Amino acid sequence: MPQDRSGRVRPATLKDIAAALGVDVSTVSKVISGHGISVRPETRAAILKTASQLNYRPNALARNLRTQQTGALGIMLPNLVNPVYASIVRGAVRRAEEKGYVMLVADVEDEAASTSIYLKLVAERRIDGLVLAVSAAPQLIEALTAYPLPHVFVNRRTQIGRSVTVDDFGAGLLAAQTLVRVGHRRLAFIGQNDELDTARRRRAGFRAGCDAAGLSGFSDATFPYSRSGGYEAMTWLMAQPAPPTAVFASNLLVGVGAVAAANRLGIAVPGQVSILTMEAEDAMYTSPALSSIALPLDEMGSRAVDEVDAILQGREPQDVVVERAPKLIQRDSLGPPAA
Amino acid sequence: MPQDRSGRVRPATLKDIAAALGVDVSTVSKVISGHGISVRPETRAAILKTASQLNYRPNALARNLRTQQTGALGIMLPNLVNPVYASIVRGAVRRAEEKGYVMLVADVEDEAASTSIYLKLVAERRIDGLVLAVSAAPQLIEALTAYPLPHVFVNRRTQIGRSVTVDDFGAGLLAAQTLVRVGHRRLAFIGQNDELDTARRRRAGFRAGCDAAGLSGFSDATFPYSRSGGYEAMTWLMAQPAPPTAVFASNLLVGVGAVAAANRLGIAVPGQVSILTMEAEDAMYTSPALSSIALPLDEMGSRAVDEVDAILQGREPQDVVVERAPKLIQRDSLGPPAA
DNA sequence: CGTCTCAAGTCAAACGATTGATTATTTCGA
DNA sequence: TCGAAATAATCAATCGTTTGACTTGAGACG
Repeated sequence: MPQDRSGRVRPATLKDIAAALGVDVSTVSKVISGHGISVRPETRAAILKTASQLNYRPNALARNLRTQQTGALGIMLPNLVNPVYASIVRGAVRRAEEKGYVMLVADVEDEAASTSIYLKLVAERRIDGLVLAVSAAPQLIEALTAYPLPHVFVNRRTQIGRSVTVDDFGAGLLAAQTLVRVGHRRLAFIGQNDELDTARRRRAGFRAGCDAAGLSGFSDATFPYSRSGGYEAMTWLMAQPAPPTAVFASNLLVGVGAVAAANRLGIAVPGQVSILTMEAEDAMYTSPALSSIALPLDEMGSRAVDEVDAILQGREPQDVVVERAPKLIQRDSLGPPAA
Repeated sequence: MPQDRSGRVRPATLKDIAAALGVDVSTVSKVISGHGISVRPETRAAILKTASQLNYRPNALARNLRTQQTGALGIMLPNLVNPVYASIVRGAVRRAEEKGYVMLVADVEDEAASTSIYLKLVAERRIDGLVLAVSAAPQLIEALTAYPLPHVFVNRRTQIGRSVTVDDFGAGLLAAQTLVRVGHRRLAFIGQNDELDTARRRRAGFRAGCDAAGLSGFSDATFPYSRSGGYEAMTWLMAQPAPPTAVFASNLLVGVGAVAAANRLGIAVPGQVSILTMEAEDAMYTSPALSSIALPLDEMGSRAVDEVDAILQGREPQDVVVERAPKLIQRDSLGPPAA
């Protein structure tokens, strides 16, 4: 094993292999990278053998400098502790690994931070491409334009032409269909306002489902995607003259707040009102455990990496909607309406 | 702004600055890095001005190759979706950012993967140091010894001399003290077996608290750290001849399972039995919301980065226990024993 | 006035891999 | 058997920064 001046072991370099065999480093390089020239089989074999004996791995630093690529991708997101983002990141990290990239994660405080971190990553040439799970702030868009880098947005369809999303419309549709199938006719939707594109699409899907079932409409409770938003929404809904018999809370936190409100109000779930929410692996922790619609979040992350990789290979960016359909996860909060 | 052959803007290099001023690149380098030589104030000023005009940022690739450092740290963990790890990673990522490092995240499938990913990162010289939030498998230890890299283990004290942990003993102690303070005398502990060092320390703390309060003992339910483990543990405990009036579930999942079991068995919480668990931001989602002991997980992550950084500065590795004490978060599952 | 020192730079060799251009050797057809 | 073409390899520049060694000129000192 090669050693440095002080006698410590040092990873092997092309030079070590070349020296061991008396050939030129460029020959070794060409054999190992597979590019370039023709080489006698026995020379090739000898090089590969020595390389594996010396446990050779290309020095990414040197290769990166020469090729002007890093073999690294980045992902930027607002909050790792939010299970939605954790799932996306996990999918992305795993896929990046499979493709031989390393993944650099930036958990950014706010929009200003997202721009400055972006600029730093680009200026220092740290990454070849980027997955953005943050909102498309004007500043950031400007930076992306001024200092372009292959990128896609994930879970946001505001940027045209380069976003990876899941079928939010389908999730809303499935929610309505599910509630109707179980026998409900007086439905409610809880979700944030339409400025949030995921909320907009879920609401549209829900509406389509209601229309298709011949319902005249549904109670639309527009509240922020937070636990307290859900709590207030549920309280408001159940105080209506003709309260719904089933509620679709189009976000996990909202669903959790809604159950809490029902429990507090002494309203039986699902006896008196059914609640359906979105999945995030934690929905099972409420009492009663929440039935929910699962979105393929990890796949959204891995598809985002696929897209960035494709762009790096020269393909044009495109909008992608992950094929895997939203899926109903039946737990305890959903049942038929009271007779 | 500098352009490349095809006319696209290209980030400025030292050469661009040097050319603009008619000085040598080495002078520019020395001014910008602050190392080395003496420079006339006006030369220095001119260089800095031009650098900022051209929006110069050192090319990390080139710098890394020359200095044999990457300015990158890594963190390896088993599962990002687990909120405990998400918190640790978040703390680590944020602190790394503050210190000017970029952070590379590897979410590894299993122990074999952890070793091979480690070897890859080291061989390719991708990172300067590493935070390990995975178990210290013998294979991995071997790799760490054969190809050393500054590193610390986090949340695991199996490796002597280089681990960052929180005060698990204190958490157990606080749990016992809290339950006793509220008036309980028949206590129970649910936790995984002592092979898991965090479980061992929490149990020891709990025992110390019971001893200090003059209790003759407590029911020790050894079950795996999972929702079903908690469910079974609670079921078993409440079937005892003299069931406890208060239970410390020393892990969030176990706590969630325990509440679910109590609800299923028709046992009132906290009326008939109090439940205290560990915090992970999700404890509030159960019904009743779980009172819990919060550990400074994000700080554990950021301290880990501090430690790796210190080792890189030449300081010897050391064991660190994060100073911030475990904290009681009072919600609804804890109350006085029934009269 | 000669030499020594210091300030203010420049020079040039790295770091390790890649790659187009070039050279040396072999093969082969006519 | 000669020259062309194919094969097998080497040469040398390059990526952008860092850094120890070296140069130049001016001022200080005895």
